[in-house]
Amino acid sequence: MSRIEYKNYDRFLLAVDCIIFGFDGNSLKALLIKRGFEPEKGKWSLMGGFAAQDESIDQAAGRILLNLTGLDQIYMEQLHCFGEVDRDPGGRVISLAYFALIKIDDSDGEKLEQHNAKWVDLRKLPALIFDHRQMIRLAKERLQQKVSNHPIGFELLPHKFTLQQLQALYEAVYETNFDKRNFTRKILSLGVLQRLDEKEKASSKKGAFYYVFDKKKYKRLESEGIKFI
Amino acid sequence: MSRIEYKNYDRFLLAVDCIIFGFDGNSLKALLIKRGFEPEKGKWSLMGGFAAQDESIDQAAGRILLNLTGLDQIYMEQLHCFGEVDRDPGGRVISLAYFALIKIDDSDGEKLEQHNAKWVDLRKLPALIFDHRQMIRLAKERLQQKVSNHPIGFELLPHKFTLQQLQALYEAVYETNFDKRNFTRKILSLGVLQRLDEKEKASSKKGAFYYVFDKKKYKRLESEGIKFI
DNA sequence: GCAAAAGTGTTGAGTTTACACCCATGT
DNA sequence: ACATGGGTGTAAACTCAACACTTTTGC
Repeated sequence: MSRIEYKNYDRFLLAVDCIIFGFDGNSLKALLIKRGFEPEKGKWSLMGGFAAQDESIDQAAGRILLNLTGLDQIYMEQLHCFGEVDRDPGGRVISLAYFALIKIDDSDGEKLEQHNAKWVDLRKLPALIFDHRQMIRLAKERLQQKVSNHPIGFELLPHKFTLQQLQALYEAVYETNFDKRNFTRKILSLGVLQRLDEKEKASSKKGAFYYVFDKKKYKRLESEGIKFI
Repeated sequence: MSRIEYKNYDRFLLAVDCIIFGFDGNSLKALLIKRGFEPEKGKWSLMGGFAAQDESIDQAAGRILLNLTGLDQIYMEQLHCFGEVDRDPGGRVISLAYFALIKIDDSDGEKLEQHNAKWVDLRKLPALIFDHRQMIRLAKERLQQKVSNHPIGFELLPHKFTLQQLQALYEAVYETNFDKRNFTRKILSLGVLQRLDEKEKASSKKGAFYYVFDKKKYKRLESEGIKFI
């Protein structure tokens, strides 16, 4: 049981890169940074960092996300491990990609500025270093899958939201349009939304009801992975 | 662009563990080995090995699978990276789990014996080292997902097979039973099966037609991830 | 009073499920 | 001739997609 059993094998640098999604009411965005060190300093990149011996990889991912956004305990999921030999010109680095869903308004603006971070429309990505574009593409596919049978879309919306905002989110994720009546009926039939008495009046004269999200019913559905859309 | 940029970060041993699924006509099986080295020597384990600097992680996974089964170019997919600090008492080892689907009869019996490998019914798993049981559970969930919208179930069957064998496979994967008529109709309606003139006569007097698998149509469906079951 | 977004039902098409009997053949 | 697994059709329930008008209210 000693720690010398495996001494003759190669060791690797282990990076964690975070695909951080947000939704601004219109389009789906990813949080990108201007890379602050070589190689590829100054280029657009995902937020990342290296894992350390004394933390689990999930902890490393959480640390890196906290570092950039100031946010803790947010939805985060391992996406894929990227391990091509030459993926990083700076060395043999294995990258673990994680994707996270955050509410744009919750993030810490100062921290974002410190890292030169910017929310970028997923349909208008700039050139990115290494295989980061591929990571984002894969994350987006995973998000689509996930959203279709888990209620994680709610992670991207403010606490209270209108049906129109929710629909806009789903439309952004799938890059398509839904029929308002069908969408409303389907979502409400799941019974995970709770209507408030309050209305959002900014975007219409009549005003649209706010909804929140019934955590108990949500949890029940989440386990069996109900079909959402 | 030099290779010294990252020198101050921790380095990790990177294991690759393979969840190898097979189907014997009745039940879904995983290929396990009796571990040949410390720690936990002699215990049941997944087949694994360490990644090397000069290979990609996918290559490492392929190498390890080839090593055990003698098989090349088989269906294999990265599952998840396991990175808890204390997952391996022999050291800080990050494990990349891959899952593979093979036809049991294709594998090299001698090689399997050399590794003390055994096909084990998924419903009757022995105690396994480390987090390997969790890996298998996750792989099984992924297999269910995958099989539902990709025609990968065929990877587990012999080249030609009867509808009954195919149904038995799906039933094993989902641990449920399907109605024969509904199953047949649905599968045939996809148009990826081609009926041969030949019949399998071993298990019935009338004989059941063999089918093979139309690769062209399969490829077309695979891309969009058609709904199978 | 009118512009602008909110809210709300129905119908037809297609899909899914449940269900049972005859067929071909080796013995 | 009979036992065994192979092969096939139909009807009811349900789900999904398409479609348009009335309501509210700030200006």
